[in-house]
Amino acid sequence: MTIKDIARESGYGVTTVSRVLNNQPNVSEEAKERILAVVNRTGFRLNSNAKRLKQQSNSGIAVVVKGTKNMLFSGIVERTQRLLEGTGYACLIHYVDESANEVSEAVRICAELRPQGVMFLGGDIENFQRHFSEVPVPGVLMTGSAYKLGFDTLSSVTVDDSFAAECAIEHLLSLGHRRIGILGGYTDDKDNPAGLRYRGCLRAFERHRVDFDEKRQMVTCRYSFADSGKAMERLLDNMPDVTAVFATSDVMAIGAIRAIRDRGLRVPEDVSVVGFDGIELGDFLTPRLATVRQDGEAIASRSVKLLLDAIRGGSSAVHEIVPFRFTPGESAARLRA
Amino acid sequence: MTIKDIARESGYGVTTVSRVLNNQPNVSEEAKERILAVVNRTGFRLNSNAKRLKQQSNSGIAVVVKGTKNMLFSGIVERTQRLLEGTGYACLIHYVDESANEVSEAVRICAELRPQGVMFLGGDIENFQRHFSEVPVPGVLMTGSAYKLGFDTLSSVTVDDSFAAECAIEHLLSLGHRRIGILGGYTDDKDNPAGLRYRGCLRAFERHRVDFDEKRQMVTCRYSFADSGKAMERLLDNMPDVTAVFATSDVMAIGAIRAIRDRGLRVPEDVSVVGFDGIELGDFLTPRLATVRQDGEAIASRSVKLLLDAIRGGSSAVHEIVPFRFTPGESAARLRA
DNA sequence: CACACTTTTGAAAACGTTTCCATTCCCTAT
DNA sequence: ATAGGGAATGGAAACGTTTTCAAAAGTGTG
Repeated sequence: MTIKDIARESGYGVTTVSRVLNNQPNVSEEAKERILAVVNRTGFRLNSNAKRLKQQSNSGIAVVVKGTKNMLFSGIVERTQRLLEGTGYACLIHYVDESANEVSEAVRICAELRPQGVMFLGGDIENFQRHFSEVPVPGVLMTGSAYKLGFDTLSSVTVDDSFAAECAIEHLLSLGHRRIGILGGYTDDKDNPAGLRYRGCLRAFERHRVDFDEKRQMVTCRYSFADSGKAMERLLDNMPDVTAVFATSDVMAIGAIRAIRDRGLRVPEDVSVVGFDGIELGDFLTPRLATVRQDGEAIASRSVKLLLDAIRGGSSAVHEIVPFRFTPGESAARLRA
Repeated sequence: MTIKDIARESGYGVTTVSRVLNNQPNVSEEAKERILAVVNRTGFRLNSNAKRLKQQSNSGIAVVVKGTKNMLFSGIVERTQRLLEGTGYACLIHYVDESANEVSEAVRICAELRPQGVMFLGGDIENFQRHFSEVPVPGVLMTGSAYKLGFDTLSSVTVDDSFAAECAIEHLLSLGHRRIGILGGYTDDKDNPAGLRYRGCLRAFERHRVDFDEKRQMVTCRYSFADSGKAMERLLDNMPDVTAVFATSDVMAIGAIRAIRDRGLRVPEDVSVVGFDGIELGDFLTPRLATVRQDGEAIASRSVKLLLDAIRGGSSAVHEIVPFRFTPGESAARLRA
């Protein structure tokens, strides 16, 4: 069942059928009607491979996601997919390993699928530095700034990670905490969210003239319950007098709370915990998680908008900051004398 | 940059180049070497659209997932993707709305993408009954049994939902609970996991001659923290003397625990809670969640195996049961006098 | 050296679209 | 009446592969 069959059945030529099926102008009402009748009757659908071959592109947008377990990301992926549904672009989701180089993967995906654009969820600035120039289509980095990279086809949408982290620390300081531990991502590259958040923390400490010993008070870990639990144990070993912890993601915060309790300490009575991300789950935990809420919906919708603009208009890269909101929660309480 | 360019550059014909690129026999070592040299130098990749057009198929497997927030599913999706990586089949992930008809979606996807097979995650038996005959390729239903449907191209892999639920209830009964509430999915179709689990519960009650009033003790809800919280509130209204709750998924259990605590009750001292699924998160909560642990990894690997067998061998449908393991946890405790 | 057989090779025909271009038709303004 | 112009239509050439088929080049064997 091909377009030729439809042409024959309807008494028109393939060109006209193609036009009808693609909503192109210069087709009479009658032709449209008769052709659509046949199409509906037979349930015919264009062969997308032939279509793409001819059009030299997969009219889709690749979404490269680092890790499947990130609950903030699941929401963003879902929202992105929903937003793309109306546009005629297909949403091609690719999960890559957390340790993988997502940009190289994107290069591979582009070579294979020829999407119109690429969205990155959870990217590492350094990988972009090295490989993004090989990505032949516009891209958007979500939850991370590509401002300093200066590629004119790579936009980005993110919260102000540094300031958001600063607010989280400010909150703990305002509650009287002075011995604060940090559970963070790898900060080798200072312009990654992890690095930015860490710098925000340092700024808050400096402003309030609170001593902070990186070696003792900062532990890095991966984005996982188990790994952050282990990291928290190290942190407790390093500073047994810790009274508050800032975990740079909610998932880490949850792992940390588990580890704190396994030491026989209470949250928040003995140790306060603040997370980052604002996943829905946080409000269902006991204690409810104090966290920095990112608006995943806004991140998704702005990113999609930026990418579509870039695809259609060929406009240059835009770097957007979306608002965050610090949400106090039961997990962070005033320091007790 | 096409295969013709490679042919010209290497001094061979397109046929030979095609053979080399597809690892086909009857190519001299020299040809292979010289052609690969050019390919590597230029970074050439076959145009997959042309390839698929010619081969009349997208050598990929569509994975249709109901809902993005299901943490058990995320693990299965990840595992499935990983397993597919080695096989040469692409993993085409499609999230559909929880209220959508996933089988109709699959029909649409097949028409458009022509995958070699379809995997369903979180399917509804009734949807299959009505539309699966239109799916032109083999399928596997994951976490649900298609045994009774009798399609010979639809396999399935699942735990024994009914028995697993029975075990969960048995556990609560053995702890002395008699006034047990159930938080479940919609059970209109009795052969869906939700229905099967419910029937398992009823069997346990009957065996132990424990009264059970469906109207009062059973509340249905969607797979979400918030909705299950609301459902739990209704359940508490219906039976203020409830001492234990079986939530037919961990996510529901988490929502339920929140609602119970918001009433000023404690878990497990006042109300015990048992979940279902065994998501990693459960062990990081306080109290640790008692749950029925499904082996997502096994479900993924068996499903992939079955589907690939069906694609390659054209073998008939297989319905597999994978083991589950009831995991006692702090959230379910002995009834206190 | 001729013969059959196997391996290696390439020309050309698909695959199902889109799109360029040419054609036909009908209307309007001269 | 006739030229000019727009709208509707279709023929045929792409798009970049795979695959069929036939030919050429080796490789033993009698």
